[in-house]
Amino acid sequence: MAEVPHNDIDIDPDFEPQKRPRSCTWPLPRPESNTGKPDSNDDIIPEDEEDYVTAPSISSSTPVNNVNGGITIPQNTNNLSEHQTISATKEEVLTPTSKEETHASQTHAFTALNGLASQPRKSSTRRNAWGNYSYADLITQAIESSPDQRLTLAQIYDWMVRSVTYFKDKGDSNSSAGWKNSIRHNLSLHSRFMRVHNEGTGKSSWWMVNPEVGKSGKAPRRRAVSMDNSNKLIKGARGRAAKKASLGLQTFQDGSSESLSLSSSLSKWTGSPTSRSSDELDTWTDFRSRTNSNASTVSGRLSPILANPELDESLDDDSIAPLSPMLYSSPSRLSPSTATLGLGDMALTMNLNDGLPDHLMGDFLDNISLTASQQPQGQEVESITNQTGSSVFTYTCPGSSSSSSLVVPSSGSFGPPGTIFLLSPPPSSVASLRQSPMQTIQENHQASFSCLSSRFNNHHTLQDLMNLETHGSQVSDVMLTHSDPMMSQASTSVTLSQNSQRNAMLLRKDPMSSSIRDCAAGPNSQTSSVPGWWAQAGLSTPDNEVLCSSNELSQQANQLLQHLPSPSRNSCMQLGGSCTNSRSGSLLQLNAQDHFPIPADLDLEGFNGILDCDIIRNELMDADCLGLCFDHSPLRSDTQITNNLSTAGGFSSSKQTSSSPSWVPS
DNA sequence: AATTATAAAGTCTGTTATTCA
DNA sequence: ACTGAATAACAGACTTTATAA
Repeated sequence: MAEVPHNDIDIDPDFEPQKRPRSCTWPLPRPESNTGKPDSNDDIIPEDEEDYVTAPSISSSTPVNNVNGGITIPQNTNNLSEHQTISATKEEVLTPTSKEETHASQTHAFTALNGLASQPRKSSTRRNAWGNYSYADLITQAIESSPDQRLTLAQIYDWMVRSVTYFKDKGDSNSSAGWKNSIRHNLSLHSRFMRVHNEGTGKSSWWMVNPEVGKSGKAPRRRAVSMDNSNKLIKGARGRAAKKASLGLQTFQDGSSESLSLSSSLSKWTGSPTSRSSDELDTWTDFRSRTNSNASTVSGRLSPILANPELDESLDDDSIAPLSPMLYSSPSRLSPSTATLGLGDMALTMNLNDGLPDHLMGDFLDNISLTASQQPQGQEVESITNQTGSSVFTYTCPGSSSSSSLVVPSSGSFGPPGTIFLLSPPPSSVASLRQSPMQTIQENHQASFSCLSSRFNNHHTLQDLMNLETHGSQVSDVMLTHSDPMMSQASTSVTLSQNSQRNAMLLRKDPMSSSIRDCAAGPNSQTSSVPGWWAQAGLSTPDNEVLCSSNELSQQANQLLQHLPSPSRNSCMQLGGSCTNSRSGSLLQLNAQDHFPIPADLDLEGFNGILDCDIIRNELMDADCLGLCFDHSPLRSDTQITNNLSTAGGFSSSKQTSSSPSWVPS
């Protein structure tokens, strides 16, 4: 994320105080300070109360983000609109009209907006050089204004520079060191912020706002929190030396107990993090592992969207600045525009990621019409909307009577913003298109391949299956899900554990058809006595490689579907939607048990059992699509899966160092 | 001259501690 | 006592650059 070039001394035209007036709470700069912090001049409160947070990406001059494909992003579909249901004063925050008004509205809006634990700003004067926000507040706002409720450190920097007037001219390296340091410091210090491991190569972690911490009061500082519970072990060992001394212990924990604790803890996290107790949160946030730090990391998660280098580059690209409103907007709020944004984000993401063929996404978007901006919660997604109040949209495919619903969950309720569920499939179609921006690659593979491998014991290789592809009109549904960034692993393991079934995953889109098709099918061969099929499709990967494999697997599954007798196929098209009952479990499942009576004439032998993992592995490798490590055991216990997720991963990235996959591609 | 591998330097990121208001 | 800003020190991860083979 490139910083805004700065060609001048870090002089804030608005504010160059020397000493903090009695009524002013912004800190005095240290005498030796030359890092862009408020410079000393005099004790004058700035007369010019230019808005502190200007959020250029939010300004009315923001271009319309007509992403494409007939999806018109309403102007100012951004932070303004996304928060409008919460507080109209958000706008006031952005465009204060007076000092008093500004501070009042700022305080109110921001507190209301983010549920900040910050105490109301009672002073009418600036608390800091940039306004009444603390660093933590600004960070929170930055994060919450992002579509996915997460930002990298660099993006937070960028947001500061772009959105906070005070920092506008302090983006250069000379003047930014100080406040950037403070940003980092605040991120680390406050338990409000969670660091989510970004497995993108060379990418820094995502920073998210812990929805729970500080919700009902002042957000505790991390240190205070870390002093109890499990961190007692290092309580008395502060400082560098102590830190080093604890390395051994930490290493041990990382290598063993953490996996176990993750496993056990994940089992506790079948629900939304927002519903967790503080103890659980502590437990959860104890899965931290950046360079011996255990302060804030929720490791093992990846956001495929922004972790994608191409997208990151695009984000860094100034030329794409007009898109910033979208990039920083939050579709989490329940507004039509945000839903549209979410879709747009998805489209953008997918396009940028090449995660979805252009024609596919184009068709998809071209054929989407939001016929209901915010319907009552749809029946088909009752399990979701009952808990989340998600927005439901309907999309219709021209030339087809079919329609599906887009479900845009609200933030913090069911999946992070950007989550879109496409449900209510037409009778003749079912599928899922899964967007899980925060799911790790290995998670995807874990969830997909292991499941797939356990589903099918057909004796076809992938190539065989692909060769069987037919070109007739196909129908598929797309389910857009979005795994909780925090809980993608959890959701995976939980899903697996809670449904001792195995998933079939597939994804397919017939380029010749505007409809999306796919249906994954597989016998419920494990435990359920009720014959059932359920499909879980994935389109969530940021990597071409992964998508490649996903497509192949999709095709494979699609071909498997073709093997079904027509009645079965049709039944398969009538999957009912169900969903794991939590934000964390945002991995949506289409459980078709009740809808898929397996016909007696269906020969399950070809599918019953386990698809030799070697087949998939070999085929995938032959396709040169993946750079993965495969766990050798196609079927693992949930504990194993969890452990693998937390350590080596059944399909771990090449970067994984722990554990020892039995097979690693050269 | 081009390629590759390696090391060093620099940068970024993240944590912790301290001081001050 | 607590919060928050400011600052520094430190360390790991990563990137860039220089050098050698």
